[in-house]
Amino acid sequence: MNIPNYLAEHDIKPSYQRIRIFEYLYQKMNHPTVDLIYKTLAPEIPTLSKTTVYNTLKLFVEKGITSTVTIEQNEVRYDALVEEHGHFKCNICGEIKDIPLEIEKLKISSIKNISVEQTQVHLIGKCNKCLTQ
Amino acid sequence: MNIPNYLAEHDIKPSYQRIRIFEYLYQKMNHPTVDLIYKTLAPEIPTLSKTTVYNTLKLFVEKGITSTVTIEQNEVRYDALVEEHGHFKCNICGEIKDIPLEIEKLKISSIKNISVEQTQVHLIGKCNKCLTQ
DNA sequence: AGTAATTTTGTAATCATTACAATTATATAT
DNA sequence: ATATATAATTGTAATGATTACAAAATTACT
Repeated sequence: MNIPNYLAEHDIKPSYQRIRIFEYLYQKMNHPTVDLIYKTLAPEIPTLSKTTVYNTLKLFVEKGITSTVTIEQNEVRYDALVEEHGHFKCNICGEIKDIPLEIEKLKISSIKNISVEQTQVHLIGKCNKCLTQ
Repeated sequence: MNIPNYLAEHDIKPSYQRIRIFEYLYQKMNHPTVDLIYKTLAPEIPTLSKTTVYNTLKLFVEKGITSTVTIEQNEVRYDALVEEHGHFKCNICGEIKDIPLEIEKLKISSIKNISVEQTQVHLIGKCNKCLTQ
């Protein structure tokens, strides 16, 4: 994946900060909060401002190359995977994993005549690692 | 439903404020925010404090008679329906409806050996009313 | 190079929520 | 019934995430 090209294809000028922030999202795939992105990149980009992280993620979401995950209140997380999928959060280690969703299984037959534009599925529990130790 | 008894059965002393707050949740079933509960009840209970609304809802959740719904960041909503179910939010009128969930259909086969304790399903789109006008 | 447009930055403002201590109300024991 | 202990409610201040905004820096265009 050529990140500058990918940004440009989505109508986003590939500034240095934008490239680094998207690179972080895409390589780690760890559903970070704004604060984690900022704390990780700030030592490498000394001038980085948290406002830039907010601005950039907002732009990424508008342009459709990033999605948000809000499982717990008070912490919005970001995901470079934008195809529809679900999330599993381990409430011991805190890790969030992407899970495939068979959306058609979710089709709710009991509400008629609604148009569903977005589907959020969040499972919360204990992951294999935390269960076995 | 006798609310004082219901609270007492769940180990909650039925104070006046608690009764009124649960009554609001249970009768309206409108998935209110703390602010909406406060603004609605404050004129009728002049001494009511927003902290009491927060404290009370926190207690209700701990005791298992209320659940939280976090669809959008920055607004936690509360629901007197605690059996597992999903939510549909209309992004035009903002209304949130409970929807039945066939949870077993959601069983994710691709992640093995996890223990799922909670399932959140949120659909977002346009409701019938907003679609037809 | 010179000007305009865009991006980044830092600070201040906002808003939901929590912490905390004082007051009020309720329950218990005498 | 009164005193005392316990619990609930309240108001204010603190916290923390996010947004608003204007200045500075960078980039694009002529």
